[in-house]
Amino acid sequence: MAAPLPAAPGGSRGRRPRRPSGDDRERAILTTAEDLLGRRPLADISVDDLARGAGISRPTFYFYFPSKDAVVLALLDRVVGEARESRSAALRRAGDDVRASWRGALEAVRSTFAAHRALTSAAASLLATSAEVRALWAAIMDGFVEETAAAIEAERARGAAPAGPPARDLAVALNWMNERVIHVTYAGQTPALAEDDLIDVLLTVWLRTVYGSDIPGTAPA
Amino acid sequence: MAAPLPAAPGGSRGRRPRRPSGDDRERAILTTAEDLLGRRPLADISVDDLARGAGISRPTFYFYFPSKDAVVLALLDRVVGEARESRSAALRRAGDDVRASWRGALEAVRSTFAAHRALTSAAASLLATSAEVRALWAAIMDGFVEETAAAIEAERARGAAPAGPPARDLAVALNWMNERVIHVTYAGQTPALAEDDLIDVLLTVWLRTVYGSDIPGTAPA
DNA sequence: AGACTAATCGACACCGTGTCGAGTCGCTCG
DNA sequence: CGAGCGACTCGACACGGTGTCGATTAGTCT
Repeated sequence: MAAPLPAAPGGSRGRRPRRPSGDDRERAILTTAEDLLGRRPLADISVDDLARGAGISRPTFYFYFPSKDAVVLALLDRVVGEARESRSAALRRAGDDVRASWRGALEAVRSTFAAHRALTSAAASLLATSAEVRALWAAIMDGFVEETAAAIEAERARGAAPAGPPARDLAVALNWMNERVIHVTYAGQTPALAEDDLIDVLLTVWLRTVYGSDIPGTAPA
Repeated sequence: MAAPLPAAPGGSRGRRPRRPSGDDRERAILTTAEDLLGRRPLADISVDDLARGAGISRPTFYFYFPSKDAVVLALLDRVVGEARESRSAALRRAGDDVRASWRGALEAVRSTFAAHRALTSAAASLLATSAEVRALWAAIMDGFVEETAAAIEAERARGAAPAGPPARDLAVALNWMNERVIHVTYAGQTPALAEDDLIDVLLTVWLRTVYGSDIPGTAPA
């Protein structure tokens, strides 16, 4: 995971504070951020809050992170890796039960998001303002799309799925659908799905899109 | 110096009041906002920019709008109405060609978004911070979902569409998919679809979801 | 011990927001 | 006509947040 993590001055990441727990500070900032995000939206958290929470002064905060956003980015980086890995694993753990394999991929992403609702909301709000967050998000979505497209193509190749639009295009649509539906559902917005129905509904759309025909019955006279 | 945007609204009609009327000012603020949003993101536009663009001072701005967000909300309100209406019309203009009817609904939303990319991006960034914008957005999505669910149920009732998850649940997923895919595509983010393929891909997913079966072929031994 | 470096923070400059109070303008009514 | 009113305007200010600079301390390394 080589994302633009916060490095203080020089390029390489070598800072190893010996005595007074300098690296602890970084961790303290991170956990403070996670904690505060659970209580109020990112916009209502100032650098000062983060600093005080970590037991340091505001200027000192800037020794560790270039900005508030960078903290969220660092947090996000971890979670994104988690999601990616757990999803790939689920997809690889396919076996012969195709349906279970798709379900596993959906479930992997869902559970990761669910475990980090607060962070996810913060990320969503940065999506609009931070190019770095946008890049990170694009990267993970790209990975999902790539993987999904490959799976669709494999299914088409073995004759299980019908032809249609480019696999990648379907994958783009399906993965963004997931992103949004999962997000609104866990962020408590509307219109959303019930948390318990989430996976079933998404899975239905995925399966019908990948395997289903798109020829509607003609209208009755 | 500050050059007020639309100084003389036209008329060969004589004798406007020396001072431009309040309505003119309000309109000037709105058009300034629209104009500036075409050049830079909302976050880079200050109340002062809006005020100067409209030829008034910053405090005067607050006479017309309570905040920068309220301006975007006002703009958004118009566009949302437009989208809603044009989509309902398309859906009502159905006729017996079911496929064309679905396509029309998709196209209606697409073209409205496309005609107001800048505003849409601004709205997206406020989604995180403004409860009013969130409410407005939720309202329009709710309307879409309601309409979509009714259409799906009608198709099921006449035997054209198979049973499955509640129509409303499918409608939620499909409409959020549209929202997101259209947004990333027109905002130039990734992964996105080509603008020309947008409708075809979305339509495929919609049709397969509404009319298709979700039973994948079993894997070969 | 002297030198060097990571870490720390007080103080400051800056920017954007929102409000207050003191006006101005043009209209209407007695 | 001129007094009064309500719509409108803006200079000045208070506030809260950001990011930076320079001085200072505390440990580490010859």
